Amino acid sequence: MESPMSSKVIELPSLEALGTRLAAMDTVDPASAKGRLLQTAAHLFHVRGFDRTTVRDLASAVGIQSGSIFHHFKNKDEILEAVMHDTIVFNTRLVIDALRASASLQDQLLALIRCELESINGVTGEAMNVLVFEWRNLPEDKQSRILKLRDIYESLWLGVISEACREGLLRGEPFVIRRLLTGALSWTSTWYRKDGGLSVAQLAEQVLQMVICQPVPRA
Amino acid sequence: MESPMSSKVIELPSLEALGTRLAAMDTVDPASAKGRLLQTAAHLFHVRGFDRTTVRDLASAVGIQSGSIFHHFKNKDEILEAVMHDTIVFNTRLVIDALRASASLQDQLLALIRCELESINGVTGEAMNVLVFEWRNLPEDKQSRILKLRDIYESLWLGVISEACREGLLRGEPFVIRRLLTGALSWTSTWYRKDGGLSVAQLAEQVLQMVICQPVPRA
DNA sequence: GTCTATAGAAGGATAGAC
DNA sequence: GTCTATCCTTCTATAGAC
Repeated sequence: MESPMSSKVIELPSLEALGTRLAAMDTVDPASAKGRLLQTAAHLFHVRGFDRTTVRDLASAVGIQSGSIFHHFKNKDEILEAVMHDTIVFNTRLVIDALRASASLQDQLLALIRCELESINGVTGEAMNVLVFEWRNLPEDKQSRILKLRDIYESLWLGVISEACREGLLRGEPFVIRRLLTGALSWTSTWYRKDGGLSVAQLAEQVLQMVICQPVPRA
Repeated sequence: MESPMSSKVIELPSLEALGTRLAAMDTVDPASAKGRLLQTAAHLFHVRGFDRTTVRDLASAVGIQSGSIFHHFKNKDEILEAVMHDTIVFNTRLVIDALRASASLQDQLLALIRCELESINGVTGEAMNVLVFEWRNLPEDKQSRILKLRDIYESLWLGVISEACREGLLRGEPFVIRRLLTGALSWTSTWYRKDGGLSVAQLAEQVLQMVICQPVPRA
């Protein structure tokens, strides 16, 4: 039951260094023609799925002809890659900022949960869902590029969870806890609605309360 | 934060009546030509996705020609529907049996978690993953038929969770708890491996321990 | 940066023989 | 229950004009 990794101490990476690294990555300007194309693509890939969205669908949704798409992207796969890349960079930046602003370990944990819920159910929700649920449609060589970014994001989660386990705030194997949470949080896109009487912050609190051992009462 | 439904008492349906109802539903004989077709379809739909699996792929995987598929199914969608239908019926039967064999409320909760993990990671794993992750590829009229079966399955979960909330074993809104668990458990198919040193029963215990309030020590 | 026109490939489904 | 042959549609991607 005990993973061989559980004895190794996992450290939270330097937030300053990561912040600098993420700031240096470039993403498509959302106001440009290419940027509007990406937002529309994220929307269509989310509601219909990547396979069932044709370049004709995408073109007509932004008001151009299908051939014009290929001025911006070499092929359809590249559109998917760009959606995923820009989304993960954007949300990793948010997480780094939120962790920097958190005073305690429990606050960091809550910040991670809240950020992930926000990324999945907020303005980047459609793109995040594409990242999670259309993963297998990305060709392998393009997967590896995105995986490097995902590793950075995951290292933040694992750093905080591991420390929380050492402090007795969480119980169990950090990798297992993270994966259970990944599933629970990403699945919220299928049922959670912001106008349903439960705010993202409240939902985040409920998730935190469900998993921590000795909940510290909050103001 | 409080849902208007939380005041209504949700009861666990009669297991005897449901058992009889489920026994009456007919499913395809796995040993028949059609049954082998369904198993192969579940496999291919799982690894490649429904859209990227062609009827030619499926035909050659079972060793027949593509035209022969349409002797068994009117169209490709019907294959997907049959995979989903038979899987949910099969697993609902297992859950009913497991609940009947559980002595305490905590045992029932553990049984539900273990059954769902088993259905997702055991012999019906590929078909269950198709049910969860290829849902949107099922045409709407066919969705409603499967949804009726899913409602039965979900009523078992909600009955037990609601009672557990009343007893103080779980904390929070039953619908929210169920949905968080749905995500956490279905996501295990992306990372859990039976040969990784953690059995399904152990994983189920870890999930239970993570969510219950006053864990009762177990033999 | 967008248009028109179209090449070229692949997929779902049918018909009738065996 | 499976085969062969094939129709028809849909889709990605290219080429070259504006």
